[in-house]
Amino acid sequence: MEAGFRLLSSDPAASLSQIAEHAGVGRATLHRHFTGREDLLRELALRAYEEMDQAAEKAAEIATTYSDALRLILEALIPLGDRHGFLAHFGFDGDAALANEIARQARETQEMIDAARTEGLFDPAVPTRWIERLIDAAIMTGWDSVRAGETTPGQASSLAWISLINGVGAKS
Amino acid sequence: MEAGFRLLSSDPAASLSQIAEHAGVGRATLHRHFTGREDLLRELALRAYEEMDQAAEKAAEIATTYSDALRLILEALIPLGDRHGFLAHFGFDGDAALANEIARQARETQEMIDAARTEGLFDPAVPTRWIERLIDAAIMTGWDSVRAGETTPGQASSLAWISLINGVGAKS
DNA sequence: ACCATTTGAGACACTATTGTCTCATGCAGA
DNA sequence: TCTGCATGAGACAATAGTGTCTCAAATGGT
Repeated sequence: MEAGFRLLSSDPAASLSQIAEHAGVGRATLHRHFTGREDLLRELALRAYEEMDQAAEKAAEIATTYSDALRLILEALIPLGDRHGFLAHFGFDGDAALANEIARQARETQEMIDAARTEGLFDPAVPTRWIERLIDAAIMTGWDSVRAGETTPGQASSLAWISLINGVGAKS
Repeated sequence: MEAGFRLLSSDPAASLSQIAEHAGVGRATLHRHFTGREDLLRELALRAYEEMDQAAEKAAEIATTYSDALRLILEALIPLGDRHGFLAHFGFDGDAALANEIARQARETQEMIDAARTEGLFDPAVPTRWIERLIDAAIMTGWDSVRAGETTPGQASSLAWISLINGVGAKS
């Protein structure tokens, strides 16, 4: 039922009626499960972050190094764009549990980056926070590229990782 | 008056009342200058793109190479984030003139990228469209970073350019 | 000082969305 | 079959945003 992820990802201004219709249920039923629009958004975001967390964890399992884990996580998250794209269009600042989850994942990402740093993956001169932002940007760029039909998820993952680590400059 | 750029950049859902108040004019006056909300958004977007175009053109004037021009343009656009950030939150698909302007600038960017390519700036294996997306992503990442107070516009520009060309990987 | 134009403020109707409620229908298990 | 429960459909009121209008005040030029 929460596959109404996709509607909000393609049209962030979709009304509850549209969401209900798209989900194949009555609008009243939506209100039976969620207090209101805000609650629905919060719940969807929470589930999206859980899914991302699980996908990341699963991807990291088969990694041999932290650097490899980061690459695999990037690869795992890019295919989720058509379902999680709506996260980019809303500000979820009201909820504590959600803010908590976001902060937790940000912390995990930071730790992963710092761990990969000890493996010599990153330029020591670049701040961790900037790398974190770049990873997010790389994921969203991959999402957009795939959604626009310019690349397959596999191509986008590859381009995103190479761009992140080596940049798009010519090899010296 | 159109300095209400900033309100929509910080709160994309701002109502016309809020915009009018923030601009120090009455709501009725807003309707005297713009047919409606849609018209206002379109006009603001058009002006924003014009400003970006002018800033880019001015930056390119003092460049000696196309590669240098790209770097200077990136540097010139990042400080505009607090005024043009709203562009990321709306879909301007209804208007022909605006779509035209956007397409024109995209074409200019592509030509600039291809020109810089002949100077050996970019890895030939990376598609121009991907580079274009990365530049946009770099600008927005810079915007966010500056807005969050993590970097100055100058630092963000520098980080964005280095990340774009060389990536954030350790120098071999 | 006079006039024309623009403005701010408020009233008003209209719309879309939301949230609540009721009721008949359908389905699953006893 | 009978019962309990969730659902779909629709009615309803409340709200927020929007677009239009009017009128008094102010501004600027003559």
